[in-house]
Amino acid sequence: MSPRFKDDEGRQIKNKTRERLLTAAAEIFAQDGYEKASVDMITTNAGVSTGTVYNYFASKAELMMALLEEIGKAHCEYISERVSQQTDPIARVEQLFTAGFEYVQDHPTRSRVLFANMQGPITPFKERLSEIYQPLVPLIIEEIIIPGMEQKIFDQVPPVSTATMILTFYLGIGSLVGEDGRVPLDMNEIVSFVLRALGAKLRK
Amino acid sequence: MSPRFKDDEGRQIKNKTRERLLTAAAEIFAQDGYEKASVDMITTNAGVSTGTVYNYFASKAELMMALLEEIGKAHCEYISERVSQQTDPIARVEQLFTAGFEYVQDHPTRSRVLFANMQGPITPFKERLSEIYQPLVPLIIEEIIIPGMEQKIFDQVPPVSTATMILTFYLGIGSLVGEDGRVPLDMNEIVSFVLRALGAKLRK
Amino acid sequence: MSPRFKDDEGRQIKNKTRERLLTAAAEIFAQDGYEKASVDMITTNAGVSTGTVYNYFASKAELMMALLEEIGKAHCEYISERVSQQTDPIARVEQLFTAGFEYVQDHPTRSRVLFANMQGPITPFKERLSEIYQPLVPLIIEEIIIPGMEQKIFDQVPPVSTATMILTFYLGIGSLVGEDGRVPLDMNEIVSFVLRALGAKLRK
Amino acid sequence: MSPRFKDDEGRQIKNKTRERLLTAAAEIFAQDGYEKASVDMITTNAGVSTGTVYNYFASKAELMMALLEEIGKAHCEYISERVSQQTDPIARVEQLFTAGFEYVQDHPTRSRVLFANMQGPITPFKERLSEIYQPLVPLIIEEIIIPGMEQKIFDQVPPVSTATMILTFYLGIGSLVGEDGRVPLDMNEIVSFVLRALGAKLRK
DNA sequence: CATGAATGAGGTTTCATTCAT
DNA sequence: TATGAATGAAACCTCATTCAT
Repeated sequence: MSPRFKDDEGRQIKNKTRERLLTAAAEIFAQDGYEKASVDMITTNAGVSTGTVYNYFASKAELMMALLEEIGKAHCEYISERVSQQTDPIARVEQLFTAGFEYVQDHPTRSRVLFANMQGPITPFKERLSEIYQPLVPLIIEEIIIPGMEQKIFDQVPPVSTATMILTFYLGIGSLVGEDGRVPLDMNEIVSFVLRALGAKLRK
Repeated sequence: MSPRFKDDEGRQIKNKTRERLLTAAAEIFAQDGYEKASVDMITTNAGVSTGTVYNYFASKAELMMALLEEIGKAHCEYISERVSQQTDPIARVEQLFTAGFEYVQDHPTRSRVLFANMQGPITPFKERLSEIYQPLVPLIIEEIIIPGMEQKIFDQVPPVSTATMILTFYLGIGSLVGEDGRVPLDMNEIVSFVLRALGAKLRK
Repeated sequence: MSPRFKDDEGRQIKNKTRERLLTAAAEIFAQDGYEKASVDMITTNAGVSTGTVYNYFASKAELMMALLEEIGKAHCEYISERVSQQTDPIARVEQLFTAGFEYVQDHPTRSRVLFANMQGPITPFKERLSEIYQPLVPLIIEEIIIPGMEQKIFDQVPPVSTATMILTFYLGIGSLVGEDGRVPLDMNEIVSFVLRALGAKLRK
Repeated sequence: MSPRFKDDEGRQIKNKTRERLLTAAAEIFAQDGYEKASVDMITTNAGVSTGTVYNYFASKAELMMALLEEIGKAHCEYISERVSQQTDPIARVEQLFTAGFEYVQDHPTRSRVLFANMQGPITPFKERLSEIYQPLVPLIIEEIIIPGMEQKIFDQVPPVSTATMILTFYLGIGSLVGEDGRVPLDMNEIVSFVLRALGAKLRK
């Protein structure tokens, strides 16, 4: 929760204040939403004074934007990495979901901010998140759908729209997480649902 | 609050103001979201003066609540009706999606309000919508999943969680609709995706 | 509390609505004060509709003015009458207070309106009440102080200022009455205090 | 809220804004009463902008409360001090009134706020003032009535209720002060009235 | 006379942002 | 960089008053 990048000697690499602001902002935005959250609540939560935030971010909106960027990218990277570690398309589908929700459970606060703004009413946030999550579509296509179809594990499905639907499904499930980061559905059933939708021939 | 007189064709001729307020509110909320939308924007849009809204709704929040209630219930009823008109489980799945998105295309503004608040940051709205859409879960279970499994059309799947996932998927897709009410995915592919997820043996 | 003047055959003499408005207004003004009380609260309390009040009173302020006039005059008349029934100056002092507070106990609501506005922040009300209560000063002078001094029952005191002080004291005590109309002081002690202030030679 | 730095002469040099707000508020409240006075009138009068008042007081009501507290306490302290400087019970009665009204004449604006709210329609203000003035009752009892009775200067009177009546009389007189701070009664006559009410054996 | 929906000015309060220290 | 008092526009909501029915 506090700065996690350290240099060789263990010193925290600068911008401690910026990190604290982002963390504090995540908490407040998660609790109250963008509009209801006030800059003062965030600065108080971060233990700095009102004006400080403007030394790091041009405005409240830019603060949120930076936060979404940070969270979204970390989320995507985490997923990509874990998916790519697998070679089997089916195992990759499993990783897509387990890794995704592991991240959510490890960062419940930040995830709430993410999912609330993904479909929320503020267009710039929505659009930015859309852009950030866009790389997952080719990932799903190239590392899951295409290999799966080539290996005859999956049915022949339209790759782009299927990938989009899987991502949509994934994000839809994400919106169901509670304040504790828990998903109210069994992970096996979620994965099975998607695998069936891909026409997977299960060998188990 | 006041008696509703009906004219010859049974249309309501009183409470015109209330209806205009709801319609105007839908437009403004769709455009700007709940927080950014101001009561004055709504009343101006409705062609009435500031105070009028408070003759019909206790507060801005209650106005939104009434709007969500109206839209959500109409949406659910429309879907239920259309699904129940079919007898074949597969046809019912088709209806679930085509009816759902027909409604969205016919009422793009109201639908945007719906989907933006379904996962948005304002808990009371979210919770109310959750309640309103809850009846769709038993509908999917009893009219689609159970009959489909009994008729050996679908695989054996866990009914409750599968229904929840279908609904989640459905609402996730709903969030993708643009301002024009268009869904950026082919309806056939959406239906196929879900049917596969149900393990449907297609006879075509 | 309802119209108390009846004609020979017992029919209520007109202006029933006006009376109900005044009574309702007294209750609301007593509870909430002039500014916080709303015209709608009063009309609802009176069982009439919003606009009706303007058929009887030019404005909210005029309604209050009429109410203060009615109450103030009734109060003064009641006191004058009872004081004049006595002949002994000491008995008259007793009557001044007992009659005064009898009235208060019989009309606690109206009295609260009276006393709250007597020293309140709204100048027109204050001034009108001042005028209404002014006749009590000559009453006290001519029926109590002068005869008492002539009969050597009281000391020689400056009549006008003493009368003013007695009235001031009386009204000050009035402000102490609670919602139930009760005065938190013993009536005998109040009267004794004033009689001593007049230098009364008690013969009892 | 923030530390109060004092300059060489001990005057507070911080919190100038808070003081200006209180002074401005006193003027506006004195003129228009609590309800009719607007926060904007007060801030304009204080030469600050609208929002500033909320940096110092939680609400308009709290601003008034703070003002009443400040004035009431100063008033009571001023009186107590002056009364205690005397030793003779009769001189103390004189001081009670002369000191009291000296304060009123020196702070006519603030006093008007005080007296208008002491019997006004707003219960929290009334109750707070009641509490603030309560210490004067034991003062009157212990420093005036009891010693006076012990020294046979006064008649035997019930101490508590007599003190209450003197205070009531005092505050009633206070309500008579005009905008200029003048009392429309001769101070000697007021004091004589009260001394007689105490059965004082005047030695003059 | 009675009704009550509509009006719209005006009130209190919030809060993102600035800037002198 | 950090501070936090000050700013002032804008928000929601109230309510005395009007007027067509």
